[in-house]
Amino acid sequence: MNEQNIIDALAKTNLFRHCDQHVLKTLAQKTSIKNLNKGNVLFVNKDEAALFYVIVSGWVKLFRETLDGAQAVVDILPAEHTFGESSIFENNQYPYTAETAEPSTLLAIPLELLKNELQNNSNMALSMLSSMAEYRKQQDKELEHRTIQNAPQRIGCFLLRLIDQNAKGSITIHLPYDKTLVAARLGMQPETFSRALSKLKTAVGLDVKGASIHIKNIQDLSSYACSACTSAFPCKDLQTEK
Amino acid sequence: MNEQNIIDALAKTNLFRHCDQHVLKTLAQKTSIKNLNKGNVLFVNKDEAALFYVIVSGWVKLFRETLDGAQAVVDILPAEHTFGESSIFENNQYPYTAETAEPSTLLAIPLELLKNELQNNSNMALSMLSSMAEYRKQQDKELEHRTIQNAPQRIGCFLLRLIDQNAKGSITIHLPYDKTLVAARLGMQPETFSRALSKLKTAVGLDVKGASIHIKNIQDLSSYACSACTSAFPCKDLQTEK
DNA sequence: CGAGGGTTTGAAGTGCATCAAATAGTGTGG
DNA sequence: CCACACTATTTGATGCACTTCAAACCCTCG
Repeated sequence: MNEQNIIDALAKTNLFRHCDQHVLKTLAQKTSIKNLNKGNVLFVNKDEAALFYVIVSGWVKLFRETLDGAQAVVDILPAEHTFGESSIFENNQYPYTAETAEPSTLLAIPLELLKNELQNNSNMALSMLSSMAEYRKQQDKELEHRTIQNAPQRIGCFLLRLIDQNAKGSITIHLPYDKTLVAARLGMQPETFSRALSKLKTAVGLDVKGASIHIKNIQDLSSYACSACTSAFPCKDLQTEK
Repeated sequence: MNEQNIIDALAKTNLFRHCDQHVLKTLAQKTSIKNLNKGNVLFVNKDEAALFYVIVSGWVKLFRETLDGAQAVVDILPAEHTFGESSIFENNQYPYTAETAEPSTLLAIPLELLKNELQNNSNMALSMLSSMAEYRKQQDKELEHRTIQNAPQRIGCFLLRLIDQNAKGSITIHLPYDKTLVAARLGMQPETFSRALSKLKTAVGLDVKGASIHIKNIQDLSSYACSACTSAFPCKDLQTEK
């Protein structure tokens, strides 16, 4: 990856979408590139924060743990997302642990640079504001889903969010990471995930072969899953992939 | 309430804490004051947004509903909090319905003013950013709690957040709104709340008389509730009241 | 005093978690 | 290319937590 690649990668994120080239260039010069395997811990909850990250490819799991080992998955982020930048507003402590969930390429950028940019460039603050607002909306929906949707519906909703919004009829998708991890992401046990997926399978017509899932009829799936939601498919603002 | 009262009320919010007096004055001049009873709907989810609100006193419930009437309570906010301002970043649509949960005094302010201020005053953007970051952290914890804590623990955690952080030993508190509403806020049924509260009562020693609850030993309560949480009492960042 | 909402209690059902074990799938070294 | 080791996933059996439906109780307020 050369400097231009980095700049391009930055420009794809919500955070830097509207930034001038020269700002991106400044950032890119201090950026380091990480090619990582699955299961690599980037930082730990409550660590002193010095860097934030941009996901170029792969998936990163954000989570926290209790003393007795229970784990709460905060989110699992795909390419073009950033994480760790919010620690600017959290006394420079990371608010979660971050670990690669799949082999991933990341960019690591000093938080100081972002801080400076926020101070000196009012557009940067607006960008961050809008990117944070969008993220917040998603998390907000997440909480709603935990409240009103049952396990099969949450899985259905998750599948729909993997689909291109314009898709119609039938389509085949691939789970982007382990089923165990999808389960955690949706706040359920692996066993529950497995059973809930078979329930969904018979309810709306799916063919499941390992990580690949063929949806026979998107409409059926969405009317099953979205009936217990306050917004309906295609719920544009909640796409996992942009 | 005169103009100075309004300015003082604005200055207590996270959003405007760091604003100059003259900015607050401009806002105050376009602000209207609402004294409302319980159960008053301020706006409905997906309405076109024109105003945002500041809570001077009382409590406001934010929620969304599905087609079949299921309700997801997003939050219940106390004095000194603002709501509706995020619709700036949501295509000018309110992302939830807002309704007073108790008799309340509110300030209504045109979103346009805030937008302008965001454009012209880079400190405003930073303020909003930091206030949004804090709110996001709280919602994030909320999701964690739904995942790891059971019903009695969630209630315990809720009680602890009503307490002054410096309190030690024993203390009496009053539920700020209906038990039914507390239940909804914590994502459980009223019946579950009632039963979970009695379980908590015997487990950590509470005296419950209607809405007033005497906690015999804060330490016992926090070790009961916070054992299933990734942060421990006093979890400074999660106080309901500031 | 009576009406109506808030709250509690009881009984029964459902969904998810847990524990245990079998099965499938993957990568390794021989 | 196969056997082994290890992990991911599924399946079964059981228990617990929370929900649901129903009814009683309580409290407040007109």
